[in-house]
Amino acid sequence: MANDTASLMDNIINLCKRRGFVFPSSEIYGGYNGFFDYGPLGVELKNNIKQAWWKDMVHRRDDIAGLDSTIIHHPTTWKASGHLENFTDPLVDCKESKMRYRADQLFFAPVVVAGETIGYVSVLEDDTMQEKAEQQAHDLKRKLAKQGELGPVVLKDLTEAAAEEIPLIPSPATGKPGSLTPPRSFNMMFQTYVGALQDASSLAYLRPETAQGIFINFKNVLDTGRFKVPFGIAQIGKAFRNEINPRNFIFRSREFEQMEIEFFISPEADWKTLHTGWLDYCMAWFDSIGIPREKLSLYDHPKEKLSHYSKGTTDIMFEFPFGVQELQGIAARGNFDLTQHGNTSGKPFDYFDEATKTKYIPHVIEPSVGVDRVFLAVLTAAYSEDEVEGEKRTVLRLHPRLAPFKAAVFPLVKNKPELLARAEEIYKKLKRRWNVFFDASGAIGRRYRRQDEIGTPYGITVDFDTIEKDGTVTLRDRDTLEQIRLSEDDLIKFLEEKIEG
RNA sequence: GCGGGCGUAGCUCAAUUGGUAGAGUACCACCUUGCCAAGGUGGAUGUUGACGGUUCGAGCCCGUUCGCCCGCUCCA
Repeated sequence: MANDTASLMDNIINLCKRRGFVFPSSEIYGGYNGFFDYGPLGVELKNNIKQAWWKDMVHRRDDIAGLDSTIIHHPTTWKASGHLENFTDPLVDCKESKMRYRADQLFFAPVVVAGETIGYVSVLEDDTMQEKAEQQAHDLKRKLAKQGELGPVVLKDLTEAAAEEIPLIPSPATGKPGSLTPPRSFNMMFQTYVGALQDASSLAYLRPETAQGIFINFKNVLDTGRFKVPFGIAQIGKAFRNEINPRNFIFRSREFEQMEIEFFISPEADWKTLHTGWLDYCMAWFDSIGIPREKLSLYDHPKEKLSHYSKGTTDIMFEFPFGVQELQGIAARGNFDLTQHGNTSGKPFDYFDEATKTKYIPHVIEPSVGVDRVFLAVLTAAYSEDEVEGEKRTVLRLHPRLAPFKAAVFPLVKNKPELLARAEEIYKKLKRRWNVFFDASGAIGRRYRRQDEIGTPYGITVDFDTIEKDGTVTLRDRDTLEQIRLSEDDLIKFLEEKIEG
């Protein structure tokens, strides 16, 4: 049984590979770190997740419209959004302790005594770093037995250090200078060139989030759709981040897919209540596709760690096999993005509110979720092993809405032409509406088990009663193993209710 | 990017001091099979992750590289 977390994750990765859900990308060339391909069953599951989301977020609501923007936007988009400046992490390594620091969180100062620089001190960013640095400066002065007045300790972060200063700055880990590397920049946006010339003027970026495509189309959607605030724009699409260290299978990859909504509200609106409303709505949605509430939790980002644009962010966390991690972020973004794009483009995004006769730039609530993370969460929640008549059984308890195959049709045995013909007939009929599977080879029990492992919720078996007596078939439930007999009409009604209801 | 571990058939793993790869399972075909991985017969499958070196000879030793896992770091 998969009782320890490592083997549960291994089992899921293994099943994904073996049954064609997820492959390492470019596997014949040795794989490519941070990229994954979705196989025949994976693409079905992934599409079903996206379709369920689209249906519940867009089609079943009156106040949300869809959008599909390009992956490459005008490069100025990223200047306005702040990503060009803020989506870069300058990092510094200590070669001795092997510790890694963010250069903008590691501060240093020269220690000046009587006008002469006698050495350097370094501290990690926190509330008391100035005091700590001054204490270190005093200690250094005493240690070197220098006479004279200690100059003011002026802290700067490592990104401002001159090249010749780096070897003199002590590592916070060892307290000794000489082991820090110069800050190296890890820009997380993938770059490319648009057009024939590869120079600075043609530099462009693959989007690191789908959100900006929504913001830059705000006015287009507003002008054509007769929408009134509050309303939202939803988008599903690929996003790219050059992660330093992709980890945990498809959880953090370099090419991934997002489902994002920007829900525009009045600046006067009670954003906290709306924010909470979205949290509840999204939690309920997860529950409806088979991600149980007991595996979900909330995490409020501490105020001081919020991104430049955010008034408040709450993550919906999921208990993955490798730990509790973010599944969805729900941010109150204020009107930072619309304001920025308005100012930068010179086309202000003022909205005239007929109800209050006021003009304003709307604020947003942004529920943003990764398709691949939902995919992994769904698999984690669905994966189970049990025992049937003494034999171990692997079963994916996927919600019928998400299951790659909705049902599998079997003739009880395959050497009776009448059984085979009738089963094929039912299969073809069902296939017009749903993705169903047909299998005639091997013992019936084995065929059930094969479908259990890929999450097919129903097995439909054509037996001798079907062709000789009343025309009913048996319908076998994946989770309970129970069988009922249904006429063909009742079968269709049953599937309709379970899959679409 | 650093440290540690690992890489052999689709999967799980063997292969003696270095002597040019094998099992189980899965898969395909046929036979058998009246409801939960039954049985029989036959079949296909590998540049041992890649490249280079040492050697008469490398899955095994050495180097490089790619990938995976764990820890650190990162994750607006």
